[in-house]
Amino acid sequence: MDSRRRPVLGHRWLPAPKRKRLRRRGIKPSAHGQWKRAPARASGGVARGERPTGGSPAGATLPRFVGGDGTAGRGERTWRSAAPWSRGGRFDAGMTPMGDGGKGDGNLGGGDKAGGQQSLGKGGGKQADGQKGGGDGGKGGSQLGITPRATDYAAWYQDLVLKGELADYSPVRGCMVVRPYGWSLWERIRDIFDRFFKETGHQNAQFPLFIPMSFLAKEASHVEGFAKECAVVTHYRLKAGANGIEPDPESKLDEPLIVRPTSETIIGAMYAKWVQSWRDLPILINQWANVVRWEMRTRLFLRTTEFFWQEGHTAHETEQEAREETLKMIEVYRKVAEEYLAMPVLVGQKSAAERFAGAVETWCIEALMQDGKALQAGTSHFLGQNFAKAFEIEFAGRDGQRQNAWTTSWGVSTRLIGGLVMTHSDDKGLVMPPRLAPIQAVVIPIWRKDEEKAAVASYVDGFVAKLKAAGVRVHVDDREQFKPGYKFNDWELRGVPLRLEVGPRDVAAGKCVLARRDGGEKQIVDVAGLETRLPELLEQIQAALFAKAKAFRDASIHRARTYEELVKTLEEKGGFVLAPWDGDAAVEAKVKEECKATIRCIRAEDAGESAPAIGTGQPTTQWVLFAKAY
RNA sequence: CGGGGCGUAGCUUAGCUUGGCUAGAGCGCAGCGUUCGGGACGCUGAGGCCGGAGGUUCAAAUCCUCUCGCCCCGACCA
Repeated sequence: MDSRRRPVLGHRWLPAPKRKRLRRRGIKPSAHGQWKRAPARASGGVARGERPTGGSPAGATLPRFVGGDGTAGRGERTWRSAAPWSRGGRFDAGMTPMGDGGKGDGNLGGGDKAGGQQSLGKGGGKQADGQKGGGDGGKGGSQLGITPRATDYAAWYQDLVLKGELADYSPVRGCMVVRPYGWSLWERIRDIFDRFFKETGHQNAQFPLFIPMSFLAKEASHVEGFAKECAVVTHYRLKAGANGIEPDPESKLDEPLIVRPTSETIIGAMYAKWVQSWRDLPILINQWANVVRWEMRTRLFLRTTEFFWQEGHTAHETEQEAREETLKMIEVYRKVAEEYLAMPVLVGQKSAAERFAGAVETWCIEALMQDGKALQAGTSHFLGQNFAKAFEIEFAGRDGQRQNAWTTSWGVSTRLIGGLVMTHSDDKGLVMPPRLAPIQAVVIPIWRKDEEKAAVASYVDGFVAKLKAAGVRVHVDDREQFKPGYKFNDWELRGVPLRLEVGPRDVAAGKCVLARRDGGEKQIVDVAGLETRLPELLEQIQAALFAKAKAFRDASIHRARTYEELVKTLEEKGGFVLAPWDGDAAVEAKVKEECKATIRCIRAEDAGESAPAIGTGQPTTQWVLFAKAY
């Protein structure tokens, strides 16, 4: 096929590995470019690769058919349960090149940033590689292939998500694949919220993925907000065309559909149909769904083109009721964020500029990441009658008058997972708060001999059953291809809160080694009573994580009295900066332009002391929180 | 969309400036053996024709043109 381009060197048709293999067996290309066996040299000279050792003798003749039965021998798994998440490729590279490369010149992250998706590993190694073959034997310290936070926070985050197997990039630009471990985390978050939603009277339902394009236009500011990032469906059929397959022009839709970026419009249209009387209200519906917003720049979990979320949509008879709903749900968000994700948040309102497109008021929970940037972790909108008017959600009131309903909407997304990662994790990997951790405790059995293995196994079985009965999510890592040390690091990377190391010595003593992921301290404890001890310890860890994050957050709230001070503080210290602001949008815009910081949240409790507002100098009692944000 | 950078094995990459020996390596993967309390080791093996298409040339991973994709920086956002 290729031959026209390589008419001469016939042997080059073979793939390189194949050539290499043949070469090893002493077969070389002849002058005519054909492969043939080299004449055995001297006396029965054994060509390389034909070594008559164990395994397969005649290497050249029956190459790689061995092992056909190789699987049989290892079928005998005894107390086995597959890891709850099949992990495909182990985490790979990264750990390698850094190991020796970094040593050569003691550099650290001197590497170019360019790598992006695989930025790590590029770091050291490279330039000094003249000595390739040599290597330096030594294991490059404790490099786990995770970029340290101090070196490059964004790369660190990416390493954790990828190597912790929470998510992976997909072939679709900007869209991620949430892997089983990441999804199990989301399922836990989802279930917790879902329970609270139901407790507050909401029901789940499901609305279409597609929305008629015209719907979007019905609410003026809503279009403005979303028009720029909508995926549009224009055809419903493909056909073979000049350049392969293409949309069939005959199948063009009369009215294009958009893929929902959010569902206010289509839900509004349905509510209009369902609401006739005040007796039909309130309508309290939530949907768990995926939405699409065509983002320019994406980051795993934090901003992807498609993301997974929950959107609650309610319609009420009165303004007050709708306002109460808005606040009730932001409180649910606060509660779950703080009590389950152990992620402290500030609760407040958005400025007009930051408000949801179409909302009258937007309330938010705002978290702070370890790098000093804020993260909007959830929003609840009081939509007034904007959508009710646009979609004619009308009803006959108690007084017989026809009127518009008052609506709200509120949502949290898989972005919370990004927040979770950036709130607690460290240079060794993820750190999961126990209430959320898919696995709360992992057991690492240790043995040398088969008798030990059996003894350890039954010992472990004994207490693991009790732990499970006590409601602890425990997993036994009995993989035989990895040594204990490897497993320690592996589970630390995954953020499992507790690790139990159990070896022959422990079996004899009725003990085990208990290690905490946060802090990392180890202690030897009695196995008896673990089922009461672990749940307590898990709660302590939960509390400790929250306390630590909160202390950091609180220490990261600064004050500024003037515009200059605000800018300086944002640049030098990061975090939240509280400053007097009188509502002037121009000043807000100026801050945004100058230092990429926005008003994250306006809290009633920050109001107080009267001061000249930044920018305008007008006296104001309103103090607002600025920050750079994700 | 504007500005930069990068595409060589599953991953990280060497080679490209100055075309030519068989495209090297580390990790990972498979088999066997020894190991197993903080990422073990040995041996053997599998796996690339260099993002794609043209062109120049006796000869292209390497030079030229086009193209596709990805990453970074900016404008937008949960």
